[in-house]
Amino acid sequence: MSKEITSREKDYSQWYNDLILKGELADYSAVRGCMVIKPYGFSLWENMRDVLDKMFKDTGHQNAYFPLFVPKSLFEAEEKNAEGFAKECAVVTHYRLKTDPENKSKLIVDPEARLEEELIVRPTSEAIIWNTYKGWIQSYRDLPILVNQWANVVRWEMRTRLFLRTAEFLWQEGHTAHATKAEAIEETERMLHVYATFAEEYMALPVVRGVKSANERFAGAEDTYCIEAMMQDGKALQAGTSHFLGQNFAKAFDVKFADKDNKLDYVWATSWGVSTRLIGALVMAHSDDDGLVMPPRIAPLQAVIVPVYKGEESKPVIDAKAAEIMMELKALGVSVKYDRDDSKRPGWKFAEYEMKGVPVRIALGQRDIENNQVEVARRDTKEKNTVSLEGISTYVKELLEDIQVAMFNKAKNFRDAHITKADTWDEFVKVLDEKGGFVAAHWDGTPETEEEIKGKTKATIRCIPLGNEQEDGKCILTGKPSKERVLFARAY
RNA sequence: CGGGAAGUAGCGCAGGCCGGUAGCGCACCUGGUUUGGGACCAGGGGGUCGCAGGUUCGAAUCCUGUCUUCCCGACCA
Repeated sequence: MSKEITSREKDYSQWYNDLILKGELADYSAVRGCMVIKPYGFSLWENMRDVLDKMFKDTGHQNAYFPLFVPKSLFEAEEKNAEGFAKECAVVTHYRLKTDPENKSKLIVDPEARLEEELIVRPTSEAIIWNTYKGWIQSYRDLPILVNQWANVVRWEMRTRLFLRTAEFLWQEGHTAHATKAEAIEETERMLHVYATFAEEYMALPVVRGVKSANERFAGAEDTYCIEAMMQDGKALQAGTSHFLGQNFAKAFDVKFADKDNKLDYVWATSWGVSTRLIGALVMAHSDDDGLVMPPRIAPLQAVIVPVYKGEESKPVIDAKAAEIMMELKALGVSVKYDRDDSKRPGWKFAEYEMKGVPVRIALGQRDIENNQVEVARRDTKEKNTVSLEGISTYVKELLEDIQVAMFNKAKNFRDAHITKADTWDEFVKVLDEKGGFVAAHWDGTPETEEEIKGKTKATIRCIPLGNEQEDGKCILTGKPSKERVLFARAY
Protein backbone atom coordinates (compact mmCIF):
# COMPACT_ATOMS: atom_id res chain seq x y z
CA MET A 1 0.00 0.00 0.00
CA SER A 2 1.08 3.57 -0.71
CA LYS A 3 4.16 2.25 -2.39
CA GLU A 4 4.48 5.46 -4.35
CA ILE A 5 4.83 7.98 -1.53
CA THR A 6 8.08 8.58 0.32
CA SER A 7 7.42 8.44 4.05
CA ARG A 8 7.72 11.54 6.21
CA GLU A 9 10.33 9.86 8.33
CA LYS A 10 12.51 8.90 5.40
CA ASP A 11 12.53 12.26 3.63
CA TYR A 12 10.11 14.97 4.64
CA SER A 13 10.83 17.17 1.61
CA GLN A 14 10.36 14.31 -0.79
CA TRP A 15 7.17 13.30 0.98
CA TYR A 16 5.82 16.80 0.43
CA ASN A 17 6.77 16.77 -3.25
CA ASP A 18 5.27 13.31 -3.73
CA LEU A 19 1.97 14.44 -2.25
CA ILE A 20 1.71 17.45 -4.51
CA LEU A 21 2.67 15.54 -7.65
CA LYS A 22 0.94 12.24 -7.01
CA GLY A 23 -2.07 13.85 -5.40
CA GLU A 24 -2.33 15.79 -8.67
CA LEU A 25 -2.37 19.24 -7.15
CA ALA A 26 0.41 20.58 -9.35
CA ASP A 27 3.21 19.80 -11.76
CA TYR A 28 6.56 21.31 -12.57
CA SER A 29 6.73 23.37 -15.73
CA ALA A 30 9.26 24.32 -18.36
CA VAL A 31 9.70 27.66 -16.61
CA ARG A 32 12.15 27.83 -13.74
CA GLY A 33 10.39 28.24 -10.45
CA CYS A 34 6.91 28.26 -11.96
CA MET A 35 4.41 25.46 -11.52
CA VAL A 36 1.30 24.25 -13.25
CA ILE A 37 -1.67 24.03 -10.93
CA LYS A 38 -3.62 21.00 -12.08
CA PRO A 39 -7.42 20.78 -12.12
CA TYR A 40 -7.65 19.00 -8.77
CA GLY A 41 -5.37 21.56 -7.13
CA PHE A 42 -7.09 24.45 -8.80
CA SER A 43 -10.45 23.16 -7.67
CA LEU A 44 -9.12 23.32 -4.11
CA TRP A 45 -7.92 26.87 -4.68
CA GLU A 46 -11.32 27.82 -6.14
CA ASN A 47 -13.05 26.54 -3.03
CA MET A 48 -10.67 28.51 -0.81
CA ARG A 49 -11.09 31.56 -3.00
CA ASP A 50 -14.88 31.37 -2.96
CA VAL A 51 -15.02 31.25 0.83
CA LEU A 52 -12.53 34.08 1.25
CA ASP A 53 -14.19 36.16 -1.42
CA LYS A 54 -17.48 35.92 0.41
CA MET A 55 -15.83 36.85 3.69
CA PHE A 56 -14.26 39.90 2.06
CA LYS A 57 -17.58 40.97 0.60
CA ASP A 58 -19.33 40.40 3.90
CA THR A 59 -16.88 42.84 5.46
CA GLY A 60 -17.66 45.49 2.87
CA HIS A 61 -14.98 44.95 0.24
CA GLN A 62 -15.30 44.95 -3.53
CA ASN A 63 -13.08 43.35 -6.13
CA ALA A 64 -11.19 45.28 -8.78
CA TYR A 65 -8.23 44.60 -11.04
CA PHE A 66 -5.01 46.54 -11.53
CA PRO A 67 -2.25 46.07 -14.12
CA LEU A 68 0.39 43.37 -14.00
CA PHE A 69 3.07 45.93 -14.91
CA VAL A 70 4.29 48.77 -12.77
CA PRO A 71 6.38 51.58 -14.29
CA LYS A 72 9.69 51.73 -12.53
CA SER A 73 9.19 55.35 -11.49
CA LEU A 74 6.03 54.42 -9.62
CA PHE A 75 7.55 51.33 -8.15
CA GLU A 76 10.42 53.24 -6.59
CA ALA A 77 8.20 55.95 -5.09
CA GLU A 78 7.81 54.30 -1.70
CA GLU A 79 11.43 53.79 -0.89
CA LYS A 80 11.33 51.06 1.71
CA ASN A 81 8.83 49.02 -0.23
CA ALA A 82 10.89 49.31 -3.40
CA GLU A 83 14.08 48.39 -1.59
CA GLY A 84 12.46 45.39 0.02
CA PHE A 85 11.44 43.90 -3.30
CA ALA A 86 14.17 45.21 -5.60
CA LYS A 87 16.25 42.03 -5.48
CA GLU A 88 13.47 39.81 -6.71
CA CYS A 89 11.81 41.81 -9.49
CA ALA A 90 11.29 40.66 -13.04
CA VAL A 91 11.74 43.60 -15.37
CA VAL A 92 10.36 44.15 -18.85
CA THR A 93 12.84 46.08 -20.96
CA HIS A 94 11.68 45.44 -24.55
CA TYR A 95 8.42 45.25 -26.40
CA ARG A 96 9.29 43.38 -29.57
CA LEU A 97 11.06 40.33 -30.98
CA LYS A 98 12.33 39.88 -34.47
CA THR A 99 13.64 37.09 -36.68
CA ASP A 100 17.27 36.36 -36.08
CA PRO A 101 19.12 37.45 -39.27
CA GLU A 102 21.61 34.64 -38.68
CA ASN A 103 19.01 31.93 -38.17
CA LYS A 104 15.57 32.37 -39.70
CA SER A 105 13.98 29.83 -37.40
CA LYS A 106 14.92 31.77 -34.29
CA LEU A 107 13.69 34.94 -32.69
CA ILE A 108 15.80 37.53 -30.93
CA VAL A 109 14.97 40.56 -28.84
CA ASP A 110 14.83 43.56 -31.13
CA PRO A 111 17.50 45.89 -29.78
CA GLU A 112 15.67 48.84 -31.29
CA ALA A 113 12.55 48.09 -29.28
CA ARG A 114 13.80 49.06 -25.86
CA LEU A 115 11.20 50.60 -23.57
CA GLU A 116 11.88 54.17 -22.54
CA GLU A 117 10.84 53.26 -19.04
CA GLU A 118 11.21 49.71 -17.79
CA LEU A 119 8.16 47.96 -16.44
CA ILE A 120 8.33 45.95 -13.23
CA VAL A 121 6.23 42.80 -13.10
CA ARG A 122 4.35 43.37 -9.85
CA PRO A 123 5.73 41.59 -6.81
CA THR A 124 2.83 43.33 -5.00
CA SER A 125 0.57 46.15 -6.11
CA GLU A 126 0.79 48.95 -3.56
CA ALA A 127 2.54 51.27 -6.00
CA ILE A 128 0.18 51.02 -8.94
CA ILE A 129 -2.83 51.03 -6.64
CA TRP A 130 -1.82 54.09 -4.63
CA ASN A 131 -0.98 55.89 -7.82
CA THR A 132 -4.56 55.13 -8.87
CA TYR A 133 -6.13 56.01 -5.53
CA LYS A 134 -4.65 59.50 -5.82
CA GLY A 135 -7.22 60.13 -8.53
CA TRP A 136 -10.08 58.58 -6.57
CA ILE A 137 -9.70 60.48 -3.33
CA GLN A 138 -10.38 64.14 -2.70
CA SER A 139 -12.56 64.30 0.38
CA TYR A 140 -13.45 62.26 3.43
CA ARG A 141 -16.64 61.42 1.52
CA ASP A 142 -14.53 59.25 -0.82
CA LEU A 143 -13.32 57.17 2.10
CA PRO A 144 -12.97 54.45 3.02
CA ILE A 145 -11.95 52.63 -0.12
CA LEU A 146 -12.21 48.90 0.46
CA VAL A 147 -10.84 47.08 -2.54
CA ASN A 148 -9.46 43.61 -3.09
CA GLN A 149 -7.94 42.03 -6.15
CA TRP A 150 -7.36 38.41 -7.10
CA ALA A 151 -4.18 38.31 -9.11
CA ASN A 152 -0.88 36.71 -9.88
CA VAL A 153 2.39 38.23 -8.75
CA VAL A 154 6.02 37.47 -9.53
CA ARG A 155 8.92 37.30 -7.13
CA TRP A 156 12.16 36.00 -8.60
CA GLU A 157 13.08 33.62 -5.83
CA MET A 158 16.46 31.91 -5.80
CA ARG A 159 15.12 28.69 -4.51
CA THR A 160 11.58 27.55 -5.12
CA ARG A 161 9.29 24.87 -3.73
CA LEU A 162 5.90 23.83 -5.02
CA PHE A 163 3.21 26.08 -3.52
CA LEU A 164 5.45 27.25 -0.67
CA ARG A 165 7.64 29.52 -2.72
CA THR A 166 7.27 29.84 -6.48
CA ALA A 167 8.39 32.61 -8.80
CA GLU A 168 4.82 33.28 -9.86
CA PHE A 169 1.93 32.70 -7.52
CA LEU A 170 -1.76 33.43 -7.15
CA TRP A 171 -3.09 35.45 -4.29
CA GLN A 172 -5.49 38.14 -3.25
CA GLU A 173 -4.35 41.53 -2.08
CA GLY A 174 -6.66 43.88 -0.28
CA HIS A 175 -5.79 47.58 -0.41
CA THR A 176 -7.80 49.97 1.70
CA ALA A 177 -7.73 53.70 2.31
CA HIS A 178 -9.05 55.37 5.44
CA ALA A 179 -9.57 58.80 6.96
CA THR A 180 -8.16 57.94 10.37
CA LYS A 181 -5.36 55.94 11.83
CA ALA A 182 -7.71 54.15 14.20
CA GLU A 183 -9.95 53.05 11.36
CA ALA A 184 -7.00 51.71 9.37
CA ILE A 185 -5.69 49.76 12.34
CA GLU A 186 -9.16 48.40 12.94
CA GLU A 187 -9.29 47.26 9.31
CA THR A 188 -5.85 45.64 9.56
CA GLU A 189 -6.96 43.68 12.60
CA ARG A 190 -10.35 42.82 11.14
CA MET A 191 -8.76 41.21 8.10
CA LEU A 192 -6.26 39.34 10.22
CA HIS A 193 -9.18 37.81 12.06
CA VAL A 194 -10.90 37.00 8.78
CA TYR A 195 -7.78 35.08 7.77
CA ALA A 196 -7.54 33.32 11.11
CA THR A 197 -11.20 32.34 10.95
CA PHE A 198 -10.78 31.05 7.43
CA ALA A 199 -7.68 29.06 8.32
CA GLU A 200 -9.21 27.50 11.40
CA GLU A 201 -12.80 26.92 10.34
CA TYR A 202 -12.31 25.97 6.72
CA MET A 203 -8.75 24.70 6.40
CA ALA A 204 -8.79 23.12 9.88
CA LEU A 205 -5.46 24.86 10.38
CA PRO A 206 -4.89 26.31 13.83
CA VAL A 207 -2.98 29.57 13.71
CA VAL A 208 -1.36 31.97 16.11
CA ARG A 209 -2.41 35.57 15.53
CA GLY A 210 0.33 38.02 16.16
CA VAL A 211 2.46 40.96 15.17
CA LYS A 212 5.78 40.73 13.36
CA SER A 213 9.00 42.09 14.76
CA ALA A 214 10.67 44.93 12.85
CA ASN A 215 12.96 42.49 11.03
CA GLU A 216 10.09 40.48 9.63
CA ARG A 217 7.83 43.41 8.88
CA PHE A 218 6.54 44.07 5.35
CA ALA A 219 8.67 46.60 3.50
CA GLY A 220 6.81 49.88 3.75
CA ALA A 221 4.51 48.92 6.63
CA GLU A 222 4.26 50.41 10.11
CA ASP A 223 3.05 47.12 11.49
CA THR A 224 2.62 43.66 10.03
CA TYR A 225 0.09 41.33 11.59
CA CYS A 226 0.24 37.68 10.72
CA ILE A 227 -1.19 34.25 11.22
CA GLU A 228 1.43 31.59 11.84
CA ALA A 229 0.84 27.88 11.42
CA MET A 230 2.83 24.84 12.58
CA MET A 231 3.79 22.08 10.15
CA GLN A 232 4.30 18.41 11.02
CA ASP A 233 8.07 18.71 10.85
CA GLY A 234 8.04 21.38 13.54
CA LYS A 235 8.68 24.29 11.23
CA ALA A 236 6.49 27.36 11.24
CA LEU A 237 4.77 28.74 8.19
CA GLN A 238 3.44 32.24 7.73
CA ALA A 239 -0.04 31.67 6.38
CA GLY A 240 -1.26 35.22 5.91
CA THR A 241 -0.35 38.83 6.60
CA SER A 242 -2.23 42.06 7.16
CA HIS A 243 -0.35 45.34 7.14
CA PHE A 244 -1.02 48.71 8.71
CA LEU A 245 0.76 50.95 6.22
CA GLY A 246 0.32 54.22 8.08
CA GLN A 247 0.55 57.18 5.74
CA ASN A 248 3.67 55.89 3.99
CA PHE A 249 2.07 55.21 0.63
CA ALA A 250 -0.18 58.27 0.80
CA LYS A 251 2.91 60.38 1.28
CA ALA A 252 4.85 58.62 -1.44
CA PHE A 253 2.00 59.08 -3.92
CA ASP A 254 0.69 62.34 -2.51
CA VAL A 255 -2.78 61.09 -1.67
CA LYS A 256 -4.53 63.68 0.52
CA PHE A 257 -8.14 64.18 1.49
CA ALA A 258 -10.12 67.09 2.90
CA ASP A 259 -11.79 66.35 6.22
CA LYS A 260 -15.06 67.85 7.47
CA ASP A 261 -13.25 71.03 8.51
CA ASN A 262 -11.69 71.22 5.05
CA LYS A 263 -8.26 70.45 6.45
CA LEU A 264 -5.99 68.37 4.22
CA ASP A 265 -4.35 65.21 5.53
CA TYR A 266 -2.71 62.13 4.12
CA VAL A 267 -4.81 59.01 3.80
CA TRP A 268 -4.22 55.99 6.05
CA ALA A 269 -3.68 52.66 4.38
CA THR A 270 -3.77 48.90 4.87
CA SER A 271 -2.98 45.92 2.70
CA TRP A 272 -3.48 42.23 3.34
CA GLY A 273 -2.98 39.01 1.46
CA VAL A 274 -3.05 35.26 1.38
CA SER A 275 -1.76 33.13 -1.44
CA THR A 276 -1.63 29.66 -2.93
CA ARG A 277 1.01 29.10 -0.27
CA LEU A 278 -1.93 28.20 1.96
CA ILE A 279 -2.21 25.01 -0.08
CA GLY A 280 1.30 24.09 0.98
CA ALA A 281 0.30 24.72 4.57
CA LEU A 282 -2.75 22.55 4.23
CA VAL A 283 -0.73 19.72 2.73
CA MET A 284 1.96 19.80 5.39
CA ALA A 285 -0.41 20.19 8.30
CA HIS A 286 -2.82 17.36 7.58
CA SER A 287 -1.43 14.77 5.22
CA ASP A 288 0.03 11.39 6.14
CA ASP A 289 2.18 8.73 4.52
CA ASP A 290 -0.75 7.47 2.48
CA GLY A 291 -1.40 10.80 0.83
CA LEU A 292 -3.28 14.04 1.15
CA VAL A 293 -6.01 14.62 3.70
CA MET A 294 -8.48 17.30 2.65
CA PRO A 295 -10.60 19.23 5.14
CA PRO A 296 -14.21 18.56 4.07
CA ARG A 297 -15.30 22.19 3.89
CA ILE A 298 -12.90 23.03 1.08
CA ALA A 299 -12.19 19.58 -0.35
CA PRO A 300 -12.45 19.49 -4.15
CA LEU A 301 -14.46 16.33 -3.69
CA GLN A 302 -16.09 15.41 -0.39
CA ALA A 303 -17.19 11.86 -1.01
CA VAL A 304 -16.64 9.11 -3.51
CA ILE A 305 -18.71 6.00 -4.10
CA VAL A 306 -16.78 2.94 -5.22
CA PRO A 307 -18.79 0.03 -6.57
CA VAL A 308 -17.70 -3.49 -5.82
CA TYR A 309 -19.13 -5.54 -8.63
CA LYS A 310 -19.75 -9.26 -8.46
CA GLY A 311 -20.50 -10.56 -11.89
CA GLU A 312 -22.11 -8.78 -14.80
CA GLU A 313 -25.64 -9.00 -13.41
CA SER A 314 -24.69 -7.08 -10.26
CA LYS A 315 -23.70 -3.95 -12.17
CA PRO A 316 -27.12 -2.44 -12.94
CA VAL A 317 -28.28 -3.15 -9.40
CA ILE A 318 -25.28 -1.47 -7.82
CA ASP A 319 -25.32 1.42 -10.29
CA ALA A 320 -28.97 2.09 -9.52
CA LYS A 321 -28.40 2.10 -5.77
CA ALA A 322 -25.36 4.33 -6.16
CA ALA A 323 -27.43 6.78 -8.20
CA GLU A 324 -29.94 6.94 -5.36
CA ILE A 325 -27.26 7.64 -2.78
CA MET A 326 -25.70 10.28 -5.05
CA MET A 327 -29.01 12.09 -5.42
CA GLU A 328 -29.56 12.10 -1.69
CA LEU A 329 -26.07 13.41 -0.98
CA LYS A 330 -26.23 16.08 -3.64
CA ALA A 331 -29.55 17.24 -2.21
CA LEU A 332 -27.71 17.86 1.07
CA GLY A 333 -25.01 19.82 -0.73
CA VAL A 334 -22.33 17.14 -0.54
CA SER A 335 -20.02 16.97 -3.54
CA VAL A 336 -19.82 13.34 -4.56
CA LYS A 337 -18.49 11.26 -7.43
CA TYR A 338 -19.45 7.75 -8.46
CA ASP A 339 -16.43 5.97 -9.85
CA ARG A 340 -17.81 3.11 -11.95
CA ASP A 341 -14.67 2.85 -14.09
CA ASP A 342 -14.51 -0.89 -14.67
CA SER A 343 -10.88 -0.94 -15.71
CA LYS A 344 -9.76 -0.31 -12.12
CA ARG A 345 -10.47 -2.65 -9.27
CA PRO A 346 -11.84 -1.42 -5.97
CA GLY A 347 -8.53 -1.70 -4.13
CA TRP A 348 -6.84 0.49 -6.68
CA LYS A 349 -9.51 3.12 -6.29
CA PHE A 350 -9.29 3.00 -2.50
CA ALA A 351 -5.61 3.80 -2.65
CA GLU A 352 -6.11 6.46 -5.30
CA TYR A 353 -8.75 8.41 -3.39
CA GLU A 354 -6.71 8.13 -0.23
CA MET A 355 -3.78 9.65 -2.09
CA LYS A 356 -5.99 12.53 -3.13
CA GLY A 357 -7.39 12.95 0.36
CA VAL A 358 -11.08 12.59 -0.39
CA PRO A 359 -12.65 12.79 3.10
CA VAL A 360 -15.26 10.05 2.78
CA ARG A 361 -15.33 6.87 0.75
CA ILE A 362 -18.40 4.73 0.34
CA ALA A 363 -17.93 1.17 -0.88
CA LEU A 364 -21.06 -0.37 -2.31
CA GLY A 365 -21.35 -4.04 -3.27
CA GLN A 366 -24.08 -6.57 -3.84
CA ARG A 367 -23.66 -7.91 -0.33
CA ASP A 368 -24.27 -4.42 1.02
CA ILE A 369 -27.42 -3.98 -0.97
CA GLU A 370 -28.73 -7.33 0.26
CA ASN A 371 -28.10 -6.21 3.83
CA ASN A 372 -29.32 -2.66 3.17
CA GLN A 373 -25.95 -1.19 4.16
CA VAL A 374 -22.71 0.30 2.86
CA GLU A 375 -19.13 0.51 4.05
CA VAL A 376 -18.13 4.06 4.90
CA ALA A 377 -14.45 4.92 5.37
CA ARG A 378 -13.14 8.26 6.62
CA ARG A 379 -9.82 9.47 5.27
CA ASP A 380 -8.50 11.25 8.34
CA THR A 381 -8.47 8.24 10.70
CA LYS A 382 -8.86 5.43 8.12
CA GLU A 383 -11.76 4.10 10.19
CA LYS A 384 -14.27 1.95 8.37
CA ASN A 385 -17.86 1.46 9.44
CA THR A 386 -20.80 -0.46 8.13
CA VAL A 387 -23.74 1.88 7.95
CA SER A 388 -27.41 1.33 7.19
CA LEU A 389 -28.61 2.71 3.88
CA GLU A 390 -31.47 4.33 5.76
CA GLY A 391 -30.36 7.89 6.37
CA ILE A 392 -26.98 7.33 4.73
CA SER A 393 -26.87 10.86 3.35
CA THR A 394 -27.43 12.43 6.75
CA TYR A 395 -24.81 10.13 8.19
CA VAL A 396 -22.25 11.23 5.59
CA LYS A 397 -23.15 14.89 6.00
CA GLU A 398 -22.56 14.63 9.74
CA LEU A 399 -19.44 12.57 9.26
CA LEU A 400 -17.97 15.31 7.08
CA GLU A 401 -18.49 17.77 9.91
CA ASP A 402 -16.95 15.32 12.38
CA ILE A 403 -13.91 14.99 10.15
CA GLN A 404 -13.59 18.74 9.84
CA VAL A 405 -13.61 19.12 13.63
CA ALA A 406 -11.35 16.13 14.22
CA MET A 407 -8.78 17.43 11.76
CA PHE A 408 -8.71 20.80 13.44
CA ASN A 409 -8.39 19.26 16.89
CA LYS A 410 -5.63 16.94 15.80
CA ALA A 411 -3.68 19.79 14.25
CA LYS A 412 -4.33 21.99 17.27
CA ASN A 413 -3.15 19.35 19.71
CA PHE A 414 0.00 18.96 17.68
CA ARG A 415 0.52 22.71 17.52
CA ASP A 416 -0.13 23.19 21.25
CA ALA A 417 2.25 20.37 22.07
CA HIS A 418 4.84 22.20 20.01
CA ILE A 419 4.83 25.47 21.86
CA THR A 420 7.61 25.13 24.39
CA LYS A 421 8.81 27.66 26.92
CA ALA A 422 12.55 28.14 27.19
CA ASP A 423 14.30 30.25 29.79
CA THR A 424 17.96 29.59 29.12
CA TRP A 425 19.96 29.68 25.93
CA ASP A 426 20.88 26.00 26.17
CA GLU A 427 17.27 25.05 26.63
CA PHE A 428 16.29 27.27 23.70
CA VAL A 429 18.76 25.64 21.33
CA LYS A 430 17.91 22.17 22.57
CA VAL A 431 14.21 22.61 21.92
CA LEU A 432 14.87 23.95 18.45
CA ASP A 433 17.21 21.10 17.57
CA GLU A 434 15.47 18.19 19.19
CA LYS A 435 11.80 18.98 19.27
CA GLY A 436 11.12 21.84 16.89
CA GLY A 437 7.97 23.88 16.92
CA PHE A 438 7.49 27.28 18.49
CA VAL A 439 9.71 28.28 21.36
CA ALA A 440 8.22 30.88 23.68
CA ALA A 441 11.10 32.90 25.02
CA HIS A 442 11.99 36.33 26.29
CA TRP A 443 13.65 38.76 23.94
CA ASP A 444 15.09 42.18 24.61
CA GLY A 445 13.13 43.75 21.76
CA THR A 446 16.05 44.77 19.56
CA PRO A 447 16.50 43.84 15.90
CA GLU A 448 20.19 43.19 16.58
CA THR A 449 19.42 40.47 19.08
CA GLU A 450 16.90 38.85 16.78
CA GLU A 451 19.48 38.92 14.00
CA GLU A 452 22.08 37.31 16.19
CA ILE A 453 19.70 34.59 17.30
CA LYS A 454 18.84 33.93 13.68
CA GLY A 455 22.51 33.70 12.79
CA LYS A 456 23.16 31.22 15.55
CA THR A 457 20.08 29.02 15.30
CA LYS A 458 18.27 29.82 12.03
CA ALA A 459 15.22 30.56 14.17
CA THR A 460 13.36 33.82 13.71
CA ILE A 461 10.66 35.54 15.67
CA ARG A 462 7.50 34.31 14.04
CA CYS A 463 5.32 36.71 15.94
CA ILE A 464 4.45 38.45 19.14
CA PRO A 465 1.05 36.90 19.84
CA LEU A 466 -1.94 39.23 20.15
CA GLY A 467 -3.13 39.56 23.73
CA ASN A 468 0.18 38.15 24.85
CA GLU A 469 0.55 37.48 28.55
CA GLN A 470 2.79 40.08 30.18
CA GLU A 471 5.51 38.56 32.31
CA ASP A 472 8.84 39.87 33.50
CA GLY A 473 11.84 37.93 32.33
CA LYS A 474 15.28 38.11 30.81
CA CYS A 475 16.24 37.97 27.15
CA ILE A 476 17.27 34.49 26.14
CA LEU A 477 20.43 35.78 24.50
CA THR A 478 21.46 39.03 26.16
CA GLY A 479 19.84 38.66 29.57
CA LYS A 480 18.39 42.14 29.31
CA PRO A 481 14.96 42.71 30.83
CA SER A 482 11.87 41.71 28.86
CA LYS A 483 8.17 42.06 29.53
CA GLU A 484 6.81 39.22 27.44
CA ARG A 485 7.65 36.03 25.62
CA VAL A 486 7.67 35.94 21.84
CA LEU A 487 7.41 32.92 19.56
CA PHE A 488 10.58 31.78 17.85
CA ALA A 489 10.78 29.00 15.27
CA ARG A 490 12.56 27.83 12.22
CA ALA A 491 10.29 28.67 9.37
CA TYR A 492 9.43 28.01 5.74
C1' C B 1 23.81 32.68 -6.76
C1' G B 2 27.63 28.57 -4.51
C1' G B 3 28.16 23.06 -3.55
C1' G B 4 26.16 18.11 -4.69
C1' A B 5 22.83 14.87 -7.65
C1' A B 6 19.67 13.92 -11.73
C1' G B 7 17.30 14.29 -16.86
C1' U B 8 16.80 7.49 -21.57
C1' A B 9 8.61 5.46 -23.62
C1' G B 10 3.20 8.48 -19.58
C1' C B 11 5.83 6.95 -14.59
C1' G B 12 10.11 4.44 -12.14
C1' C B 13 14.75 2.74 -13.78
C1' A B 14 19.02 -0.25 -16.45
C1' G B 15 22.56 0.65 -20.34
C1' G B 16 27.33 4.78 -20.37
C1' C B 17 33.68 3.43 -17.66
C1' C B 18 35.50 -0.35 -22.61
C1' G B 19 31.15 4.42 -28.96
C1' G B 20 28.37 0.06 -33.42
C1' U B 21 21.96 2.66 -33.78
C1' A B 22 17.96 1.15 -27.01
C1' G B 23 16.00 -2.45 -22.78
C1' C B 24 13.12 -3.83 -18.10
C1' G B 25 8.86 -3.11 -14.64
C1' C B 26 4.39 -0.44 -14.20
C1' A B 27 1.02 2.27 -17.24
C1' C B 28 -1.38 2.23 -22.31
C1' C B 29 -4.32 -0.46 -26.69
C1' U B 30 -7.30 -5.23 -28.29
C1' G B 31 -9.79 -9.70 -26.65
C1' G B 32 -11.19 -12.68 -22.56
C1' U B 33 -11.70 -13.97 -17.41
C1' U B 34 -12.38 -10.90 -13.07
C1' U B 35 -13.91 -7.21 -9.07
C1' G B 36 -14.83 -6.45 -0.54
C1' G B 37 -7.40 -3.10 -0.32
C1' G B 38 -3.23 -1.08 -6.08
C1' A B 39 -6.33 -8.51 -10.62
C1' C B 40 -4.85 -12.37 -14.30
C1' C B 41 -4.00 -14.60 -19.31
C1' A B 42 -2.97 -13.83 -24.49
C1' G B 43 -1.73 -10.48 -28.24
C1' G B 44 -0.01 -5.39 -29.43
C1' G B 45 1.65 -0.06 -29.88
C1' G B 46 4.98 3.63 -28.16
C1' G B 47 11.20 6.50 -27.12
C1' U B 48 16.72 8.08 -30.87
C1' C B 49 18.16 8.89 -25.03
C1' G B 50 16.45 17.31 -21.86
C1' C B 51 18.26 20.90 -25.67
C1' A B 52 22.38 22.92 -28.86
C1' G B 53 27.07 22.36 -30.69
C1' G B 54 31.71 19.44 -31.20
C1' U B 55 34.98 14.87 -31.79
C1' U B 56 34.27 10.35 -34.88
C1' C B 57 33.14 6.32 -40.54
C1' G B 58 29.56 5.94 -36.49
C1' A B 59 27.45 9.14 -30.16
C1' A B 60 22.39 7.57 -25.22
C1' U B 61 27.69 6.50 -24.35
C1' C B 62 33.37 11.00 -25.16
C1' C B 63 33.93 16.79 -24.96
C1' U B 64 31.76 21.91 -24.49
C1' G B 65 27.72 24.94 -23.60
C1' U B 66 22.79 25.47 -22.09
C1' C B 67 17.82 24.43 -19.90
C1' U B 68 14.84 22.06 -16.10
C1' U B 69 14.27 19.50 -11.43
C1' C B 70 15.78 17.66 -6.53
C1' C B 71 18.92 18.13 -1.93
C1' C B 72 22.15 21.47 1.12
C1' G B 73 23.57 26.60 1.72
C1' A B 74 23.09 31.95 0.90
C1' C B 75 18.70 34.89 -0.12
C1' C B 76 13.52 35.61 0.84
C1' A B 77 6.35 39.81 3.66
